[in-house]
This record gives sequence, structure tokens and C-alpha cells, in this order.
Amino acid sequence: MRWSSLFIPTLRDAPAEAEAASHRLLVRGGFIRQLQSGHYSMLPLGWRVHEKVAAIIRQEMNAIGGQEFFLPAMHPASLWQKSGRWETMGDEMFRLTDRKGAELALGMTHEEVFATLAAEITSYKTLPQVWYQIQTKFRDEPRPKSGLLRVREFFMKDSYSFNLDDAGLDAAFDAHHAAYTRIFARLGLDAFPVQASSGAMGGSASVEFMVASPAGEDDVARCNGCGYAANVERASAALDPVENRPGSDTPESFNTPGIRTIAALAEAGHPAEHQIKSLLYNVNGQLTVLLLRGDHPLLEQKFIDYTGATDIEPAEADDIRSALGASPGSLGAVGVTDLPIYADLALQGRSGMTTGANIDDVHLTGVDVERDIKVDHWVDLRGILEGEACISCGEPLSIVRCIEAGHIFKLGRKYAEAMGAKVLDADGVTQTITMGSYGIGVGRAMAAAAETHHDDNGLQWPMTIAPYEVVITIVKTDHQESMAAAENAYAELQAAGVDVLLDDRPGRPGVKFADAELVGIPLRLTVGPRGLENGQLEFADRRDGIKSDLAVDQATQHITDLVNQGRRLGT
RNA sequence: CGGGCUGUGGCGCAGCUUGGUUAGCGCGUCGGUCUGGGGGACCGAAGGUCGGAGGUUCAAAUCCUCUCAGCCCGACCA
Repeated sequence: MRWSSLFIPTLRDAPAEAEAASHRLLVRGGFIRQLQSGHYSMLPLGWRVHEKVAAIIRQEMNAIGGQEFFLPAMHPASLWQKSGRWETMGDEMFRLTDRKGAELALGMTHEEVFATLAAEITSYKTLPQVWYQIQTKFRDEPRPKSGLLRVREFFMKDSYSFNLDDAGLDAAFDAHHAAYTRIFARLGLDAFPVQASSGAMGGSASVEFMVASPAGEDDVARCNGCGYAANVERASAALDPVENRPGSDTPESFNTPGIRTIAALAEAGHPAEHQIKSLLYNVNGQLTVLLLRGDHPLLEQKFIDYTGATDIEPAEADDIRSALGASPGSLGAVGVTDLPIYADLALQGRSGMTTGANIDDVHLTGVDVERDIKVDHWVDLRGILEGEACISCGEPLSIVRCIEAGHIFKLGRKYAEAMGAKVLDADGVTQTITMGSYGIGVGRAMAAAAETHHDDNGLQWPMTIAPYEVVITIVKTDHQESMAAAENAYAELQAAGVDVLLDDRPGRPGVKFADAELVGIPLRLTVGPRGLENGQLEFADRRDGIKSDLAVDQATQHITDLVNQGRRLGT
């Protein structure tokens, strides 16, 4: 293609609202434009990248036996009512009503629809199956952000495996794991698998593929010693042993006027690790007590995963007061019998602890957790902290901010059950199919690549997903010899199957160099009178910045070789 | 949903505190001349219901009320 006839609206300044590097550069480079919060138009350059990402995903999905579908984005409410998610998805699901008054939803994922199709499988002989699509998802995100990283309308590759038994599901899951590893490598993403919470999706196991980036939204605990990696939503770490302070036969109360926080109580001689943090939550409408060690943060997702609760929020001060008789700052669980109590495992065996007395400005000390508190459930509730020891090897854990590029789930039989996806096995016995589901956000993968491949001058696309692989920059468009040489190279590269862009715009070379770098085309061939005098074209590699001169008659071959090399490596 | 912030030509901003000519500036765009190896210079031009509605006033981008939109930080997800 010729740059002079393309729509590539590059900007010198990034829009003020764009902060993430990928957001700024994708807008500046003329790849995307925002229509409204969470909805982006893909411009021609952006769509080329998007389609290259999708093509790689397709190849790898097909390689593990995936069959491509294309399902409706609009679903009847009845489908989601069957699985129970019409309720549980809450405000996250876009809902609408048609002219007949029928309720509809815009699909946020497609377990229900695929499971409905899977109900047509009647024999174990038809299994296993791997089905996928690349299709628009709609999610009414509370807070879209960072350009393409978090949006309300996006293309997702979602695939679903259908197997007769757990061993089959394990194999399908492993195949996806391997395919995802290949996909991200080819996209130029340094993604690593981490143990993850399954969240609202349910199911027994899930793994996220993470790309370290400050623009991400997830924190991952990572061990450099043994390779342990887990989303902090479910990461655990070894506890530093704490020696209990001397206890007493019964808790003793003492006055603590004006002391309302863990920190204040610590200053008053009760170190945080010897305090019990008492939190009150509304859990599906039930007032519930959560207990942690004073210096440990609550990780709500762990609680949600343990209880299966769909709706939790900190309790209102009024409700707390009427239930316990005190305000936050003086709360405790000693003597509480009428509320469910969940205690973090770090409190097991602890005594000589300090906690609120449920009387304003009074605390208790000498508390023995197991003796004095009616704990209903011992649960891992705490968020781990940077530097705590790895549970398997003892090395300190680091916490890394990441972009979630992919997520794979073992779903089990929940959806197949709801949709009636059953088969007869070899013994003629009816079995419910077991499912897995596997997702990659195409636009997010693209943004993650932009996020991790750029410099001050712009993007540095990996060859595999670059909108064009080579740009030929003509320094002087009114110089006959330059034009002829550029046209010649352009024709040769096209003939070699290279995605080549000819920057034939009249104008100053500085603008063209800057645009080529902003847009991030991996290889640049500069054609100008200065080089041609010596029978040379100048070559620049955007990825490493290295420049060299190439003889006119060897340039296109050299570049073709580099393109082919880059396509293989994903660099 | 809680907290912070912003809406003025395509992009970046000033003007608002203390209402008062025709709403400015840089970039970009169009025409022209000179240029031509890292966002060039000069001349000329187009382009704005100042987010929207209501109000105060002789007079509103500016003051008041309501509202909408967008961004960032936290609770949710590919």
C-alpha cells in the first residue's frame, strides 16, 4: 500500500485523557479512536494488527483440533436463566427488551450458547470436541480504562472443550495451556501462567496468562526460587512465626479512649501482629464477622471463593452498632454467638491477643482466639505481602503488576447440566459432559504488546503482528532516481509476500521518519539521493534501532530474510 | 458504587478568580512561494452553538442551579 492513499491519522500530541503507554501510542499512531468510554473504533492500521493477532490465535486453536464457530451476540434471557447467571451476572450484563417485550442480553461469554449446541452431542463417540469463536463480547464494566486494556465491547477468542470424563478435561486443559503458551510467544508477549481464582465462572481449576506491566490491573505473587506464581487473589505465603504474648485466664478489658485504628493501638503498646482485626461485612444480606491478624489485609476474593457469596460489601455503621453495640474501632468477636464468624488461618493457635470489646473506647487483651471466640470457619483470608516467604521453597515472594492476557478454566459439569448436554457412554449409561472454557481478549493482547514494545518515539511491533512489516521511506519524492529505486524495491518486496508500505507522501523526510517510528513498523528502507550515489539504500530496524547500508541489488533479499525470521520468532 | 479531576475548532492548551469589543495561542488542515536526509520558513485561508439545559444580569466561556460526558485512584474481569 501507498501511504499517500491511506487513512493513518497520526497525532503529535496524545489526547490528554490517555495515560497508559499503549493507549497514548495507539491513538497517536492512528490505530484506534474512542467512540465513548469503553468503546473504540478500529482504524485501518489497528484492524490490521487486530486481524494478525486473531490469525495467530486461529492457527494455534486449529492446531489443537479447535473448530471455529460464530455465535449470536444477542441472547434470549431464558438461556441465562437456565444457568442461573441471569441473576448472578448482575449489572455486568447489558440487557434490553425487544418490541414484543421479550428480554434479551448481549453476550458477555458463551458457555450457555455453546452448551446448548453441545446438547446435540448424544454419543461419547462424538467426544472430545473443542469449539471456538472470535466474536464480540459485551460487558458493562464499572470502569473501562487504559484504552484497549479494559473496554465494554471487545473481540474475544473463546473456546470450550467437551469431554466425557475428568481425564479428558485435563487433557483438553493441558492442550489449551500449551496452545496459549505458543500464541503468546508468537505475539511477542512474555506471558507466564499463574494460579488463579475462578471467580464467577465457577469450576475447579483455572490458570491465568499474565504479562508483567505497570499498566496491568492484577497483582501476581511470584517466586524467583521455585517459579511459584499465583494471582494474589489466591496466593499464599509462609507466615513468619510469632511468639504469643503471655495470656491470662480470661480476657481483660481496658480503656482506650480515642483509639480507633490498628496503628493507634499499636502505638499504645499492642503491636499489630498481636491484634485481631475484626471486619463486618454484609454477605448476601447476612451480617458476618471476618477476623484477621492486625497487620494482615483482607483479600475479599478469597472469601468470595470460599463461601460462593455473590454479593459482599462492608457493613453499614448503623447495622454494626445495632448488632454489636459499638462502632468500628472498638469491635471484636469475643462473646459473639449470633453472627457467623470467619477467621483467617494466621489466627490459629494465637493467644495474648488484643481486640475490641464491643464497647466504644474499650478493648480486650489476653484473648485466646480458639478459647474465647466461637469461630465457625477457619479460612485463608489474608492478602499476602511483598517479601513474605514462598510456601514451597522459602524464598521471598515478589508482587508483580500484570495484564491478564488469557484465562483458562476447568468448568466441570455445571453448564452442561443446566443445558442438558448428556451422552451415552460405552456402557450405555447417561453421562453429563464436562467442560472447559478458555479466553483471550484480542484487543487486550494487542494493547499488551503495545504496552511492552515501545520507546519514546513510538511503537515497536513484533514482526508477527506489525500492521506492515516494512516501510519504504522516500526522502525526496521529486527525485526521479529515488522514485524508481523505491518503486522497484516496493514491487520486489510485494512479490516476495512481504507486507510493505511505500511512504510516497511528498513532504519533509523528518515527518516521515517520525511517523514510521510512531506507527512502529519493524523494518524501514530509506531511499534517497545520498545513498543512491553510492548504490546503497539505508536500512533501519525499529526493534533494536540498528542501522546499516545495503547494496541496492541485495536490499530486498536481505529484508525478506529478516521478515521471514521475525515471523517465525515472534520478535 | 465511594474518592479526586476535566469538558473551549481535528489534537494540545490559555482566557474563568475580579462578567464587558470580533473568544485567543501552538500543532494539524487547505492555497501559494521558497525549500528538501529527523516534525522547515514566510504569505494567505478555512474551521469553535466555549459539553447541555435553565437561571441571574443591560451584558455570561466567565457567576448560580441542575444535568450529561470523559479521565484517574479503589471494589469487579479477557
